[in-house]
Amino acid sequence: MAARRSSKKKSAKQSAARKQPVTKAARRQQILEAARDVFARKGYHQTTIDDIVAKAGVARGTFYLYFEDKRGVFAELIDRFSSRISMAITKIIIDAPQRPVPEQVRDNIHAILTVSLNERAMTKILFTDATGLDSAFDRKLATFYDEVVQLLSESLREGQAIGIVGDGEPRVMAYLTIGALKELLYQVVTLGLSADSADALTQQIYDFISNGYLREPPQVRRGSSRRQGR
Amino acid sequence: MAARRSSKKKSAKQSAARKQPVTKAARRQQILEAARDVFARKGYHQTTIDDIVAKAGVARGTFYLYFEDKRGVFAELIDRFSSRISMAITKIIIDAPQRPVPEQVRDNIHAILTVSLNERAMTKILFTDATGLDSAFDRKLATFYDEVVQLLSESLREGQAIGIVGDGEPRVMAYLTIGALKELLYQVVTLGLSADSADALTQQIYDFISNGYLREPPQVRRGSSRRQGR
DNA sequence: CTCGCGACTGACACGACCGTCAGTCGCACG
DNA sequence: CGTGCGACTGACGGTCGTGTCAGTCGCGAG
Repeated sequence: MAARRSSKKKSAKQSAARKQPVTKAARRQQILEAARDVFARKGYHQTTIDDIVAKAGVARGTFYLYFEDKRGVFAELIDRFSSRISMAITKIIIDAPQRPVPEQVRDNIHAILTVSLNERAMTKILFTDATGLDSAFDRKLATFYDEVVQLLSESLREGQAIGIVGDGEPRVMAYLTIGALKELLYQVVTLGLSADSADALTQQIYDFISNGYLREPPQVRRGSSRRQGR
Repeated sequence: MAARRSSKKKSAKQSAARKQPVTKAARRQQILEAARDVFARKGYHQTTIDDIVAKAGVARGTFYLYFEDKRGVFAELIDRFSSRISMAITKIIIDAPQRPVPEQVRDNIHAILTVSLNERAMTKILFTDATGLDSAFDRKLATFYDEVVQLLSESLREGQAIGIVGDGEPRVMAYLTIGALKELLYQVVTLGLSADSADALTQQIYDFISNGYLREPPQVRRGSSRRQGR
């Protein structure tokens, strides 16, 4: 299927574009996309090289022309995706010139949500299969993850210093926040919500980290535990 | 599977303790524990039956006397653990006779944390390997997970009705909450925090879902966005 | 003592998947 | 033309883990 047969137009001299049927980059991309789709459907471990090449419509040997092995494609997929996520995040500037912090926070949430919704397959793969493959790979992933945690922790610490972030261990808060976000992303992608629910979800996530949701019961006097606001 | 071979009560005399070396139940337990430890160390997919039997100190064939296959042990481990978690959760009673809701919430958080800290290996396994094995297994796990989500969603909805839970889609709030908790459990177990940090962590999680952490900047007039409390 | 039985063993046959490599194909260049 | 080259192919040998099953062992009953 999808056999890229036949000759295309060959540009006389251009060596770069001489091979028309598909350039190396295009073939690579083709395999990458096939792999992504199969991974998303069957999961990493259920997937064999044969599955991938069948989906891509190339021969087994061709796969090995472009990638080391199954781990190789997988790693590249995760790399690309995680860098798209990284790209979507912008560091919070405390002394806001024009942009109030809440808006920056909301923008970040919205951006991440958007990337995930545009790359549902990858989002699912990242949360379902990316962990527990190989200790080397795990470590690499943990590094990326730690960077995000680190970044958020720093921001929280700074926020605490100027009083716009409540008390608590920043690192713990970072875990809680990221965990909440991860879970929501996964569910949204899995349940197949439409991409335009991003705005409403952004608001809801923002409200959550902003105010939580548990309220003191109205009739009970609120003196019992003195922890509150600040 | 689950060969409920005769034996059982039938013994005229004292058959139960006749086989001294190990009873059937004990051997089963022995294999389960070996499997748990190996899974936690190498991950489910890296683990072979040989690894498990080596750790348990029995022969390959013996394993198959007690379990269907690797999936079988794994499923049983997850079953036991998830039911311990379920057991730890108690439904929130709104019209508190004596126990205020916040206390019930805290108790639940604390109980779950305690189970996880007492079963680090299982906690790690659950979050690292339990997903993406097999579509049948995935569905079973999703069912358990959905029950928890369902329970929490209901409680949140009830809470909203009497004004102790803020606005928002209960299901989304449930995902955010559970995600936050999951992530923290995983990190706590992985990083190897001591079990006596449970109290402090409980408080921090409670504060998070209770108040969030983002505060309006002090100097800025708080009227800019009218969403607030409610 | 010997028989029977249940628990246990581990060598073996099997199948799945992997990575390779000798060979095909089409094209541009001399 | 024919030659060289780069892209591609797919059959093949090799590895690894699985599940089985014929056989051993210990012990209590007859």
